[in-house]
Amino acid sequence: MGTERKRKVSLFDVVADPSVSGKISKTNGAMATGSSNGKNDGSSLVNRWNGRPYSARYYEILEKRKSLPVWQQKDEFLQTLKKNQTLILVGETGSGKTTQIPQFVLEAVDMETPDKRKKMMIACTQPRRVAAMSVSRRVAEEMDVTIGEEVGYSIRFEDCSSARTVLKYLTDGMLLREAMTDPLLERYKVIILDEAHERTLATDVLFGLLKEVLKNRPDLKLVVMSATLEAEKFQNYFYGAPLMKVPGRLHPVEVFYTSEPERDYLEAAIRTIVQIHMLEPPGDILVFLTGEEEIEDACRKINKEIGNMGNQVGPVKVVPLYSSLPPAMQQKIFEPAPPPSEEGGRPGRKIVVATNIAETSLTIDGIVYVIDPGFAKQKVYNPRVRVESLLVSPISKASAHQRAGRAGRTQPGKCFRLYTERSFSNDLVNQTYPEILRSNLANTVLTLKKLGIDDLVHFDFMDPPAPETLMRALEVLNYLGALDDDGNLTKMGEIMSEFPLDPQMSKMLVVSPEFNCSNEILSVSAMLSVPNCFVRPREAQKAADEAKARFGHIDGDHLTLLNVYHAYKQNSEDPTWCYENFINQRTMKAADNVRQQLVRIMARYNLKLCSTDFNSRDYYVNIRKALLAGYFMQVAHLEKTGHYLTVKDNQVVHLHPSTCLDHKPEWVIYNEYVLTSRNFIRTVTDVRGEWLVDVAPHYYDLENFPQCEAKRVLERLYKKREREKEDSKNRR
DNA sequence: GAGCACTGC
Repeated sequence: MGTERKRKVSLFDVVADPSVSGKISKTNGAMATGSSNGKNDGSSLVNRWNGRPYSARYYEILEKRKSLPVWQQKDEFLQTLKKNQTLILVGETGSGKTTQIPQFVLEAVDMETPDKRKKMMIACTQPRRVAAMSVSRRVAEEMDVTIGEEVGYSIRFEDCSSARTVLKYLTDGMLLREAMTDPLLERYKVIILDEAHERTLATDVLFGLLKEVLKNRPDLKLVVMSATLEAEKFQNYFYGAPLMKVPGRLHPVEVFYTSEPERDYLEAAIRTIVQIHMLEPPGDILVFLTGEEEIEDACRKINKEIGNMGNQVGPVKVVPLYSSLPPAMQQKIFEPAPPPSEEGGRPGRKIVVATNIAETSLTIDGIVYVIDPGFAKQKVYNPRVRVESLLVSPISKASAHQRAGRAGRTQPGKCFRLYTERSFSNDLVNQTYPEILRSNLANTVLTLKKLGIDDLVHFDFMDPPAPETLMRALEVLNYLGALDDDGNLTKMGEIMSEFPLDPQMSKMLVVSPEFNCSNEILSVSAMLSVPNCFVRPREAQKAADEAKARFGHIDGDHLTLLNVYHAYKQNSEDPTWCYENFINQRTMKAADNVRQQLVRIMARYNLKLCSTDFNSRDYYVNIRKALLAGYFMQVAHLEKTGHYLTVKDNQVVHLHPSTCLDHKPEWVIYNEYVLTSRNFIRTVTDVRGEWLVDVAPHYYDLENFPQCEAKRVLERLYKKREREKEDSKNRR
């Protein structure tokens, strides 16, 4: 029996709630009158941002704000900021740093800049769009101003800010985009990088970039905000910048480990759920698993097991949670636990079975028990074969800590780790490897080049990527013509960097007018940029497969996606049509959105929008050639043995079972390489060998080609080409 | 004959 074997070991580090709030209310009283900033704390009746009198709600919220832990250190923070260019602030969940610190900064900047004509904006970055949006809304409310006016946000597809905006929340990726046109970020006086511990690719690039910018702009200030782990690392990186710690506000969480390793974490998780449900007091359960299929499977098993127990236990509501779930289904996590099945019966319980999405992106109040098997799907990159793939791997200590914290948001909780304490300390790494060390950097390198960073080897990364990864990225960009042989950005590279896409796709778009099919390539690119549009419900798999087959194009999956997009538009984007054809309408809307953005970028660079006549034999041929113009490095050749080998890398790959191809073409281009039960290539289209040597002769240069079957075929193709040239010469 | 961890431009 699991729980009996589990051993209680330690208390989660917590701040006892009552003592903190007690201290805070006292300090605040003194601050409001005693501090030099006191007059800004609400004693004035007029809102200086819009000249209107404060609403009653403003004062109401102000009282609550003042009880947040950060308010206790407001003066300390402002003084440290005044004396330093860079400041690190660490604070756990519940400290109020994300909403309050930017307001403190704004107040300080406003006082130091009496000349109101001078622009002084503050940026606060977030790794996720929803956070940027919801936090800015909250702060606008706290400041008693209209969202989009003095306080705004900026995310892809939506800029909710104006000329009046002084405080802007934006995604880290968005700030990076802004830097491409405004390299010194001159519109900002203070930049706050929030959730820096998450180490997203964009945040890591911003780190290095801002370090440079700060040298050139002594008037600019930087605040790095992070959860506690690794704070010293940040401090060292930013030349020993002062570090401030703010307590969080979480209830204590008791952590339990198993006494022996678990062989099957899914089985162990279900066993633990059943035990909690039988033995523990009321409170909802959150279980972390790795993916959609596993979660759906687990939900069925949990319902079955608990169903079998009949009336001896209370009713349960089992709720799956993962990102591809429609928003309406995701909302179910906020529904209350079911009532007892009969009056006076045992209380009900909600059981949320979630991916990592519940670790950072979504918080569910009312969770008292967390079950952590210790695994997550994580991206890994192998530069040798240029393959990014998802692997189920052990989480980090920081992740385990974050997961446990999910149990203590509303009351004291318990976290059951389905691994041993020894395994926790010996096997788990402290911190998840930053994304920059796990990614293909072709796009990042292109961005850095556009930002004017020429010497990548000496660029000050907090964690420098492997030289091989950088070399690979440079090589790819050189083949695409984005960088010249000296590594300098070309005109082509400059245009490519404007597209929010991978370099291969950008290249394909930029040259698509030359193949007279930019309209179609835009549609294909949009479809490739969104999640899979085909819906395949468990109860209607056959019907869904038949529906998909109706969109199938004999030459491959890229053209099938084009068929879907055209059919969607021809049917006026009708939701019923989508439903009947097993097409995800949300995905199609997203694709349309992406397409519009891409069209705007094409227009900005005078790239012609054009199509080959649909009745022409060349309609699809031109599209396939254009695909090749971007993806010539992702080609596989069918060997005599009957399996595919990727060109140059010579990896054995298989057509993904989802392909619409009913035959095996000699040459195929693929969009993605997925590593699961086998090496698959997914989204595959038939291309002709002759096109390879026409479209990408520099890559299919035989001088620089490993000995293989594909090379011998190419040799014959080159010879054939030469003979044809001779013949036509002789005829003339 | 398999499957989209999670973000972001």
